Amino acid sequence: MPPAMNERDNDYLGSLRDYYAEARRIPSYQRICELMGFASKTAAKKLLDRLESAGFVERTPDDDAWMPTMRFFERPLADIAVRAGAPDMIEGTQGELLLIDQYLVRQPSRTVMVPVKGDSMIDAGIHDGDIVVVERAKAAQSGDFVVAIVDDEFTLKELALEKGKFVLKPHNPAYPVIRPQGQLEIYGVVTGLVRRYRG
Amino acid sequence: MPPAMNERDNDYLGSLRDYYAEARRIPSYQRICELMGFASKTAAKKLLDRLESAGFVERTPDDDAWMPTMRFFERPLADIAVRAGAPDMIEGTQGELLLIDQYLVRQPSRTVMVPVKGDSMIDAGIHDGDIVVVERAKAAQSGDFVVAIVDDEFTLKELALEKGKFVLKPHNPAYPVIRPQGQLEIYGVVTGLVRRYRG
DNA sequence: TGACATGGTGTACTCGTGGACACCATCCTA
DNA sequence: TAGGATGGTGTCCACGAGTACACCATGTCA
Repeated sequence: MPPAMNERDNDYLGSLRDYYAEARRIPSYQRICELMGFASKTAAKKLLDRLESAGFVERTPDDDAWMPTMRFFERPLADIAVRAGAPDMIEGTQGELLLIDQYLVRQPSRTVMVPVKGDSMIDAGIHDGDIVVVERAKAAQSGDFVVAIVDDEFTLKELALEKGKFVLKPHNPAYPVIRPQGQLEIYGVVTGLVRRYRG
Repeated sequence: MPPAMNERDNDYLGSLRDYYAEARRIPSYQRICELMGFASKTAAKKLLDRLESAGFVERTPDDDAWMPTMRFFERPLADIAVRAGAPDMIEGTQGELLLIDQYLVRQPSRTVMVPVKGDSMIDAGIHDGDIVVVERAKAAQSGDFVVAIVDDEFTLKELALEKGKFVLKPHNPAYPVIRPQGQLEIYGVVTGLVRRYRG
């Protein structure tokens, strides 16, 4: 992932970001020519090839088109770029309003957001009022955080193995381990979490 | 914007969302045929026309392609209160919806995402590797979590008052309170948090 | 100064894509 | 039970997209 990028390509990248913010796609070679002032589509292709090896774009899984990578949206903030240790930031501007969603949700059709009630997972940094991202029908492994259905209620716990049997382990010493009778009904696996501060 | 959508189109929409999560684009008519099992591209076009009038997709400004709308990214929000034996009702069209980015980001142009380094805020449920949502130029109050710049480095702490002066309080007994000399430089206020589990 | 890497031009070819049109099956309702 | 709205099929067409290739200008470095 060499960030080896010259000034010119950086400007091109900026134009691509602007276009993406409006159209949510990498423009066609022809559109790129218009945007950048190229006279030949080959220049556009070579540009994308360069951006690909720099890690800003990649081909879709079916190799049908270009798509942006996470890096496409990252940028250090200009006025502090000089400072040492400035981390890469993801600046959320208009068209990139979907970044968090894309970061968290892998299988939209199987994904449900579940609000967290109670503090039984407080030691795992999951608070009352947080919202967890749950992927249904995903094979749960020991160690995963899962949403299970116990006594007709949703409950969020860690799935753990105890003497060869699955149990639900809270992350709060005040709560007991749940040892289900018979079959344990898993609603889904927690794949992410969001929290909002200050109304 | 009539959400008037039948069950079938809802499934199609789900497939489109899954495809989009992988390829970051609306598939071509031909790909849609493969995904949905259509035999004719016209069916794909008509499907997108329907989804357009339902408000899930639209044309790009240059009319070159389809792009998803905000609605495309609404995720189902489980109603925890509904405990009784029908958790599958979430699958139904009805139920609450959540736009993750909209939930976390209120001022897109002033908001950046900053990855968390270290565990100085572990007792506040903010872990190494989490991503905090930071709103710049927001008036910070005592008690807010803030990203400050100390010794040319970014640091995430709670803003607190101590003897009438602002200090930066970690949420980890192993770290000391930071008492800045002179002016304290606040980069922004933490308004949200994002975490991902298990690659 | 000479050789090579790099970024851009121009041309030509092919296939995928979107779009139009006629037609068909099914469902719902009057 | 007739009729229309709806969702899907099959076919044809034109254009644009991506790609390959030969070539050129510029900058850089031994």
